[in-house]
Amino acid sequence: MALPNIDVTPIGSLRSIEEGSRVVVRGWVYRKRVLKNKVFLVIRDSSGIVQVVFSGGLVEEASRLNIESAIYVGGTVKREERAPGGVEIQADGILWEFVGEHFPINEDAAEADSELLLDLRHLWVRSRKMQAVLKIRSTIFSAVHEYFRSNGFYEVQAPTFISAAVEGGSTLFSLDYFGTPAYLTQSAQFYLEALIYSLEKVYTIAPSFRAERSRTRRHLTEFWHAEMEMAWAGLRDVMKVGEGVISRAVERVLQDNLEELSILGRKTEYLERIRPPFPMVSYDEAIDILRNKGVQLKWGDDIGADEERVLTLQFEKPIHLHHFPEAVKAFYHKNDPQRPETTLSVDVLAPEGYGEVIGGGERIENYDELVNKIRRFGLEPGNYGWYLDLRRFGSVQHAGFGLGMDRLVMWICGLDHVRDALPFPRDMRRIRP
RNA sequence: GCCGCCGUAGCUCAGCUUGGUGGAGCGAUGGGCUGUUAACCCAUAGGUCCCGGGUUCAAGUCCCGGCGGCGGCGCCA
Repeated sequence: MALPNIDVTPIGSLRSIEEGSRVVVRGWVYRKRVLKNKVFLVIRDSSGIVQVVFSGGLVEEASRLNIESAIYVGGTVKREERAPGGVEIQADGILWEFVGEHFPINEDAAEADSELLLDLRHLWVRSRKMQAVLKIRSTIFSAVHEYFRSNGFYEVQAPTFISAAVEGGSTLFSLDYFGTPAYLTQSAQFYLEALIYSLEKVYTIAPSFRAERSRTRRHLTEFWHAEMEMAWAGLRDVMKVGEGVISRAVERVLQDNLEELSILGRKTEYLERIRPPFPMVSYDEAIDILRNKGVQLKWGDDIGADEERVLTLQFEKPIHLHHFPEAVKAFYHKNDPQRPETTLSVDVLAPEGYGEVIGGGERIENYDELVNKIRRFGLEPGNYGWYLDLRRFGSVQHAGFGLGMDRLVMWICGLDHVRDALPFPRDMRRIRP
């Protein structure tokens, strides 16, 4: 049946509409309460929810509408203390309807954070919780683009099919590319390094793929990666852009999504203090802090998830953890000339135990230094042909980072698991829906 | 790769320690209810207790094996 050709009022704007006005709203049945002579349907659209009261001759038709049925309904706006949100609609007619089958997700399942919600993700995205996360995610993506573009970065695109690894080779998804082996990209970094010699400051937001058999709340096999690279730049510049982009995202969410944060139960005071500058903590200092907290660590050990948690709980803001030892960072990180056993590297760790959201630093711009380090890491320089080539033609000091967009959303929303930060997560054991 | 945990109604789970005729809430169906807020009240239907083997007079419960799932670590964003 064709949709009614009529103006509709977004539910979210009803609060500002004069009492007594006649409106038509459309949406899906979110709650249903049937009494003898009245039916209360709470209708949901993308902008909010409103209670619609059906009485008299409309009771029978309204009571046939199951949860998640779709409806156009006309009625009169009324201020009503007893209604959720303080406004309701006294229905005078159902203009259009689609009576759905019984919706398979009930309150029990929704409370439980169950596997069912992942199996039925195509339906669960309708929930108020997912709706709130997706709105905040949209704000965050917008803010990240906005930050880069307003700071002189060009947006670029790198290929998804690639022929070689950025780092090792074990975490690549392989595929058959017309008879030759190929892989899905795990980072656009090398391509961005090439592009800085054209555009100087570049960024991209794109999926990266990691075939890691990870079973943690922070890992996906397909994740949205915001990466940037800058010519003529060093470690301090990476930190500045990192804290800038994160702060902008938080600021925009606080500006645009207070209602969504409240739906998620996310307290804003954790977010309100997120402003530059972020504390800088060197690897050496981190080891000291952790030892004072009773964590047994020796210099050179990597700082794992448990250590990150202890460390970040000491701070209210994200921290720049910098100068990691050579062995715990990938080969392309530049060693600090002042202290060659360390690298000009930085991770940004989100507070409240959330941990790493950014990894980056200064890259090696010298050809021989890069070849030597590739060999020192037991890798084959021949596999890095065009990447090494970049060091032969006007090579300059440069630096960049990768930001896990899904992790950023997870932290800002206060979620328990990164897979709830995007609509259709991919992990080791899940490729549908 | 390593370490834990779980599998019982459509869904979420209790029952297992100490073996003795399968339970609750939600959902569904039917009925009731003068304004509900995850409405409420009454009733009804709904089961291969993951699979296979073993112990036992008797196994959802104990033992062995298998399958499936979950969480954490490592790895990273």
